[in-house]
Amino acid sequence: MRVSALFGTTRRSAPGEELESHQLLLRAGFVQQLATGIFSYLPMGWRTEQKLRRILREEMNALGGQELCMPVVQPAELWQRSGRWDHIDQVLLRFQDRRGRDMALALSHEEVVADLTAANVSSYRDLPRIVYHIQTKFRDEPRSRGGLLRTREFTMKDSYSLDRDQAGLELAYRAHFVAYFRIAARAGVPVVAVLSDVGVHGGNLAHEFMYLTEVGEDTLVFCSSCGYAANQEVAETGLPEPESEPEQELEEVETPGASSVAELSAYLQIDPSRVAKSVAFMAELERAQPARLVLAVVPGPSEVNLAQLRNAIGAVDLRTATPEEVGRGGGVAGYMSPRGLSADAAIVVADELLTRRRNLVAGANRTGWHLRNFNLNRDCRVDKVTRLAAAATGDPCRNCGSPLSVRKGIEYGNIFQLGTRYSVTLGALYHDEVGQQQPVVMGSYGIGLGRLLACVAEEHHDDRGLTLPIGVAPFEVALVSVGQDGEVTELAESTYRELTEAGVEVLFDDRDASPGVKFADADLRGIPLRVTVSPRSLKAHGAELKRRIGEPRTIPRDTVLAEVLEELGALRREEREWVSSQLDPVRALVAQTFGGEG
RNA sequence: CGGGGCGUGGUGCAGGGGUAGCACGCCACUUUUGGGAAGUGGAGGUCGGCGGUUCGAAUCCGCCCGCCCCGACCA
Repeated sequence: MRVSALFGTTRRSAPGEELESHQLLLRAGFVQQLATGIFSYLPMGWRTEQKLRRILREEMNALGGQELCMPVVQPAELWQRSGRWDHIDQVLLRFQDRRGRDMALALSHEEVVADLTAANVSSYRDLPRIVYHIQTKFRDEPRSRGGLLRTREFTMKDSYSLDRDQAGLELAYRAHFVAYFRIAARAGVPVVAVLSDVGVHGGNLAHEFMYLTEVGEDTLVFCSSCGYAANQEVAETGLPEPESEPEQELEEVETPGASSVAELSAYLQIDPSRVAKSVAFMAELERAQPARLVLAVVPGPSEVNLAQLRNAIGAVDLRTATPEEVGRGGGVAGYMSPRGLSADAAIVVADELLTRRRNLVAGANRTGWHLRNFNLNRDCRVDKVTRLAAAATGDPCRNCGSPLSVRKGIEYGNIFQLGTRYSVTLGALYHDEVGQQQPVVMGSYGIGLGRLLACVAEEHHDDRGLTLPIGVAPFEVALVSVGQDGEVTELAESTYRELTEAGVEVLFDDRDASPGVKFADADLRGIPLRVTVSPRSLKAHGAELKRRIGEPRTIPRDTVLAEVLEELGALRREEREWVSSQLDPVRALVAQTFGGEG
């Protein structure tokens, strides 16, 4: 490809408020935004995307996946049968066709897979199978952000395993678990696996694969001692032994102006962890039903784990309550507690940790007053006890008690043991050996391509631009000619021909532009190897070879092809070594996670 | 959905009641050619939309639309 013929320009600047790695993708002409959360891929970005797709196909085929393609536009009926038409609120984009028929844009493809399975699988002899496609999804996110990190339209590699039973599902799940490490590593992105929320799918097990970075929007909890790793949404911490001190008499104490945990603990000169903090939410327990007041009671310093709270009460929708709503339920914002609240007024969910503590401080539901010697089991009504406090740095690990650490990450992929939910509702059944009809056991596994590209850019850039791995860079070699000297042009042209004929992917900057411009563009685009032909290099009887990250050296003109091929080989070799270094620990991890041989 | 910010040539931005500006990019010519060259000349904008105030609106007011950031949310 000649730069003089390329569609898509580089830019000197991008909007300043965007994420830095995303600014580079914009400036390098990889992607361009059309609307909120909706992007075009320009030829540069599309080439990289194609390379990511190739990696995905190779790895999915390697575990026995069969590629197919399912539609993005789908009839509502399918979604009504699975129940998701009603259970998913605004994220599912709905519209009508010309006949007024309800339609939806696919936000994933479980329904269609189950529908296809119903029609194409009838016997245990037809199982197991793994199918996948790389296809557009649309999720009308309330808020896109971070460039490609969270978009509304995106491409996903989603695969689906079809098995006779749970044991088969576990094999497919394990295969994907390994493949997802391989795929990320081949794309040049280091990832970790964390336990994740199974959500309303109600499956048995789910993992997310995370690229650790401060700009990530997921919060993750790790134990460096035993290896426990979980999304904060599902992270559990160790519980202390119940306190044994006798329960003392409940008393009201005046605490003027102390409406926050910090103020309260300072005023009473107690540790914040001695406070039973009540946080008020409004929860819709069923779609389109009036929201109910929910009190989440957690230790003073803790945040409420919203996913746990949602799961605990089966909420369809959950939001923080306004002071008025708290008041209507009989509470007093800032001085709130479950004390004295009727079952009609509020649903009370308490952190299990607090049931093991004695003589805490809680709100008195009276402005300016709190309660001392508050004992959760004795002094109020509790509807549900669960682990509600979000795991925080230093909390004890549930497995080994060591202090946990908390980090941020980007979810690049997830894997899900679905079970039989979709096969039952959509009739994906098979006959077993004795002629009994059984529901197919399903798993689903997703990787977002745009997000993967964002992770690649985030991991591989410097102050001059992208520094892409050779496995995903849009071109392998940037060929730069300096000046318009006849001999320079001649050597550059012949080098371009020679490399291209040898199958090397070359981006030849043949423009009549100054060297600085050409170097800057090659750097910005992140092309891993650069060949420069210039009057200066000709004086040394050849061309200059330089890695994107590395020092230049001169090579004789009649060895350019050989030198380039060797350097490309070296780059590939180094990347393979890096990939295997990433995969080394995975075998042990698999054994630890699933048991048996890795 | 709440809070904040922004919308002005292709890109990034300034201007903030008197008729549109800078840098980069683009076109032409000349001189240049190892880290975003220089000169000369040029093209390019109904200032997001609609309505209002005013002698006069990019500028003030109202409504709407779009985009970004924080939060809620994120099957």
